Amino acid sequence: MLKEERQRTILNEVELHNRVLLTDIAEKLDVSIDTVRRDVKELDADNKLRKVHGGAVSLGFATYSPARNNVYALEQKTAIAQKAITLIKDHSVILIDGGTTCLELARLLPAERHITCFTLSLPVAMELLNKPNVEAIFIGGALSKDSQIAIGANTIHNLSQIKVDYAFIGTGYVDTNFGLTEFDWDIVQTKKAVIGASKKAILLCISEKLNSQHRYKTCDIHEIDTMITELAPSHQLLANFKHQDIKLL
Amino acid sequence: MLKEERQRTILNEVELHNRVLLTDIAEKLDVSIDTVRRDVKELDADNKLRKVHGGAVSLGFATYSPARNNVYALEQKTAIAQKAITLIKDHSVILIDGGTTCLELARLLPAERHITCFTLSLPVAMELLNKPNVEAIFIGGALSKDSQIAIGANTIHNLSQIKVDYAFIGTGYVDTNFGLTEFDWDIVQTKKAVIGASKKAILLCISEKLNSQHRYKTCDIHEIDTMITELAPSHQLLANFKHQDIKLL
DNA sequence: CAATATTTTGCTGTTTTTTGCTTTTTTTAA
DNA sequence: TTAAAAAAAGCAAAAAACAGCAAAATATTG
Repeated sequence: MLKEERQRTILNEVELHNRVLLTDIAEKLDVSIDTVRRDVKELDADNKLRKVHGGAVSLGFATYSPARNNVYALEQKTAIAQKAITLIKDHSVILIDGGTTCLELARLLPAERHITCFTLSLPVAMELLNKPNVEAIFIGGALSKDSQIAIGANTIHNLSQIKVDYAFIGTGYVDTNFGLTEFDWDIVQTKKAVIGASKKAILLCISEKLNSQHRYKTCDIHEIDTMITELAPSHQLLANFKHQDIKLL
Repeated sequence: MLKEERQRTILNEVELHNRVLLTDIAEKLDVSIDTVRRDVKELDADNKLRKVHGGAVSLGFATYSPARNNVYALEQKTAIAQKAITLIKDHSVILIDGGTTCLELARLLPAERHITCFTLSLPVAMELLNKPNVEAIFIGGALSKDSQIAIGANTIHNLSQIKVDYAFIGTGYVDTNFGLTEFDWDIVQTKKAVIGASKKAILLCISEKLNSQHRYKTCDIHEIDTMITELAPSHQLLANFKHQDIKLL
């Protein structure tokens, strides 16, 4: 049997069933497992499939890469995510909220970090699937079309059942006097539940949002343990927040 | 024997069987293997076939690339999804499983259809967000990295709380005797719960998977209400299933 | 037609590729 | 943590490819 034939068969099997075991293939094709392993390694190098321990999975299943061309203020959000990552210790249990800043955090999470991570954001969840050492759990519920997160009574109930070490949250608006506010009532209810489900809430927020407010209130500023912006904690713009009972990073 | 005649024979053999061994050709034409090798080398240079170690393969065979939209057997899956859509009525409550065929169903769901749709697949959920008239609800739980769906005890418990009109499910393997089987134990448990959470289970399955099996069993074939393949219900390959207590579409 | 040039073919020895096996290291699961 | 499974590394035998050569077949030319 030609090598090409074998590799074609393997590819076919992988596409068909999404995943295969090397041992199954070896038996089916009547070749040694080493040969199959080498074939799969080649196919992986050619990006025809993805090799995993003990077998192979199809690309459609293993990869998800949304084009993130038009993320507003990506540079700042990346900087914030980098700072946030320093707070995440191995074996901690965290919760990541929705929004582009939190998504950036999920994306930049080091592959070697071992954590348990809850989320109610679909894009964040997709991103977490790429992290080999993250145990990802989705908080189920009705899905909000524009914010791409789970909301509603069921979500809030599910959140009431857990208590994580840290919750990384975003906000639409933040102000020293008015606290965290949002445009949307449902989102506020959900964020309240997120804060309630965590020992400490860490706010990720680009400086442009500082000193702004909207109609529905999520929480007071002192309910936030740490606020992370792209600015140095000593920066002028953060002066107002210095006097609050809140850490800056 | 003329060189041209030989090369014509080689080409024929390759077209017919997609592959050919140099030794076989040499014996068949009663010439030395070097001659065959030189012939094949020439044909390769003329782009009539592709020379590989030990033989040759046809061009169509060699240029196979799964990168064509990354979905295996997309055409068949689209056909299946189209049929499945005819079963979905306005104001019904449905559940969509994971897998590429189910994802295709979600993708092709008409924008004007008003339904409530549960799912435990992240890609399906993402797709449903684009449907203005679909109320999407994600069944939460631990996320499986390979299959991109929620699995585990929490997921199964959440599923036990609902009863939808139709569940559209996929399967790794299906056989008239062994029923629906899977590669993965956790997936089987989840699929069982999905079937339990629906009044009727509708199986979406490309014909290539018919009469195949693996080690863990999801359910018997008669627990499926309707099976949809890309073939006409009268097709030869479905003869076995005709005698089962199952509708074909 | 004959002499010569060119192409084709098979053979030889050498190099490269492929494959299965063994041992060691790494990963995974209990 | 330990035990089992899988991956990696190295090795050797077998198969295939390659390069060069010479004989045979074919074509060319005067």
